[in-house]
Amino acid sequence: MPEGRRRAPRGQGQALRGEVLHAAMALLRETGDEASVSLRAVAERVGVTVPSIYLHFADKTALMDAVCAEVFDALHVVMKEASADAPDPFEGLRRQGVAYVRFALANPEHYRIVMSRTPEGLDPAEEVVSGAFGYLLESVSDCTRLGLLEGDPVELGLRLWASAHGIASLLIAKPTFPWPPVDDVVDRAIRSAGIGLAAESRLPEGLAPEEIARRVDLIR
Amino acid sequence: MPEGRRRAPRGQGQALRGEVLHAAMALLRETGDEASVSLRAVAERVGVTVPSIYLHFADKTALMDAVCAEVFDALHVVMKEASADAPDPFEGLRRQGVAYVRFALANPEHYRIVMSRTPEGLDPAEEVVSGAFGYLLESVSDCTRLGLLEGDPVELGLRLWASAHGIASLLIAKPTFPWPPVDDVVDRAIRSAGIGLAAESRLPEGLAPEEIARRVDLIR
DNA sequence: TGTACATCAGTGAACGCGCGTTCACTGATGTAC
DNA sequence: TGTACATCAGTGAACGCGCGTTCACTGATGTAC
Repeated sequence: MPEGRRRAPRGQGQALRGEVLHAAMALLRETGDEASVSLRAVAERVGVTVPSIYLHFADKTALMDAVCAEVFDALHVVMKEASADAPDPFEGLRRQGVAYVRFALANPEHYRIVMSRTPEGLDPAEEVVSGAFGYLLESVSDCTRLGLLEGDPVELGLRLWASAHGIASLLIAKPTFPWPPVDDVVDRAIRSAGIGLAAESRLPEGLAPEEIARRVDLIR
Repeated sequence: MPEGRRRAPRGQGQALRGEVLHAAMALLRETGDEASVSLRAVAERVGVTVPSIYLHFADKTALMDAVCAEVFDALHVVMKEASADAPDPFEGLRRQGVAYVRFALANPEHYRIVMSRTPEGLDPAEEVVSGAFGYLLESVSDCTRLGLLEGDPVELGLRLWASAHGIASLLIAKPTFPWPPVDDVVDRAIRSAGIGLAAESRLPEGLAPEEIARRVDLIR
């Protein structure tokens, strides 16, 4: 059935693994629908028969888990690159947030499945520390160390994550809504989330007006 | 096959419609998985054969659309009740946000399908004005009228919606994360979103320190 | 009052489909002698 | 240098399953005469 495809030479069987993985991701991107990613569709796209997939993935779940891992890695990289040159960690957080949302909008179905499945065997505490969220947490910790934010970094981080996730997933789910230009929406939403956290941290009750004014300038 | 069920008397065929609808919703609640809601499962739960469902719904999509409409209505009611006694519209918004997130957490799969499908035939502009989001918009407009918030109500409303959605859907999707107590998380996230918007509205550049202090007191 | 009939809520059996998974196999290629 | 053999990437056919949907039907009940 498969045509035009050369069988891999001896030690190179692993090459197919990558092709299968990327075919699954391409299908997600093109169809925008997890249901369209069947083993048959993946095999056809690679130019191989269905059982070949089982040479590299135990079952369909294993394949989708691998897709998720790939997506998480890509997200991590994007966030790192976005904030690498930030002048301070607060600005770094903002850039990470914007990068996060842009990534989600550019890869909506990848993002959706990553958020909707709980991959087996990855213990949640580990998930917190590792990858993209772990990276975000570092920046949050830097902010608390510098007094730019106040509170438990994990808590602050989860709230920032929720803000970015909220705007990303709403934009994806309701694209027909009367949104202003997407870049503006994203930028303002992330900025507003940061201001919310910072305002809470910096504007406790009973502050002298001059001190409030000083801190407000810091927020802006 | 179905047993113990009385056939409806002459004019009462419509009763089955409601039973089918609520069986579908109960299955969503109990299984927490849209895929478990097959026409067979629904029919079995009602105590009726599968083709009976077609007496009241054109096809499966029509049934799921009806489920979504039901969920939207329930959400609308919950938000209305939550904010009915609010002392001012800003506090009303906060209460609506908390009610929204609680509703989502109490009905996670219902919430998920409502957010993930775009029901046919409902034009987006109409969706904006009607139901739960329309109700939220009224409160936002009240806030802008009173000078509590500044900006386009639809834009402000969408951002508040994104905040509530973000925290709700992240709590649902990642329940194994090291969240603080849920009520606190929800309360703080909503409050922080409100503060973010209010701070942006109220703290433009170049304000006198005393005026800043006055407005900060308003936010808190 | 009795009976033929129309109505209509619901049935039962069957359909074709795409799915994940399995299993015995093929055949090219590198290796040992 | 030539040949038998082991390896292993990939094949082909088949499996059982649950799904949405269809269609001819049944049989209780209200109505017309």
